[in-house]
Amino acid sequence: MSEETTELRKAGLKVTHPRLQILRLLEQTDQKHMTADQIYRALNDQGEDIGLATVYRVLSQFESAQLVRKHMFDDGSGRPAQACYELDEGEHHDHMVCMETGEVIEFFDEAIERRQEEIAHKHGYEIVDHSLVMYVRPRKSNG
Amino acid sequence: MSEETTELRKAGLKVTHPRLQILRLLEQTDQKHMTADQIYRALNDQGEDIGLATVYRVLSQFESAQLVRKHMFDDGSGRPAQACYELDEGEHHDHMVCMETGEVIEFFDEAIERRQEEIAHKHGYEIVDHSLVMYVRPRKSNG
DNA sequence: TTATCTGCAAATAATTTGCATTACT
DNA sequence: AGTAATGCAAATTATTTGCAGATAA
Repeated sequence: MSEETTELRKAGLKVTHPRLQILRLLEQTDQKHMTADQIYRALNDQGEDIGLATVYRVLSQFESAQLVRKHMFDDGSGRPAQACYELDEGEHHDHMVCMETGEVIEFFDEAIERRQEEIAHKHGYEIVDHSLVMYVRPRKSNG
Repeated sequence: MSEETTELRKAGLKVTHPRLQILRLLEQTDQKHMTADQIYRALNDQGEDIGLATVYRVLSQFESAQLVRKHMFDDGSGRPAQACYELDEGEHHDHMVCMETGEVIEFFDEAIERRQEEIAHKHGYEIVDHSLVMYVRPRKSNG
């Protein structure tokens, strides 16, 4: 029995073919962040016959089960916003999106995290979740 | 000639009734952040006959003209994401969204801003734009 | 005047849902 | 076997667009 099978069981999800394929794809792809449509195409390209609706349904179940994390990168460039998904590996991190290549870089900064807590606290709140996205471009070597 | 008229002229936009109304509403409302639909309703409720398509068109022109800023608060609660708009007063700030009341609190933190620059720099990038949203809930007094 | 703007209705795009069928356990 | 999951197509939602008529400069 595969490792993914166990993961699905632990999440309380019945082990079906589409769920296994989607989970495996997300684990194996070099592109950590994928949209529902990219996942749909990737699977169909490798011969799987899985519907787009199923991809959306499974991703949202995975999200509830904390197997996956959903992001809305609004690249500011006016394009229609599309959700993208990545495996939830437990440790939180923030994102940098390169506006030229579309590349997504992950980072984590203790100082920023702590500061956020302090700010929420000061205003009488506690943080439930947060999202920090920096839209960046490669830096000119001379500058 | 009203102040808003001047603002529109400066932005290179023809001064039309819908544009004036939308700009004034955003300046006068106590609710700094409004969705296109909220703006549409608010104006129609006060007797203006302005189409929703026009509201969208004007908002996107305002955004290009830097009169307005657009946000996608994905409150994590699974509701469909809707853009919301606020007047662009020049100085940048980040947001806290209360998950219980929907209230939007603005804040600015020099330390976080600086840290972001450093991180982007360290990775070989420069920041074009960024978005930090904290989803929060009122803090229990005892805790 | 005359190009630009507006309102309406129809078009898109991303995502969701209804339902008959299929697949886990 | 029996319930839950899937695929397809139709429905929704937010937003955009085409076009004929209205309007600002």
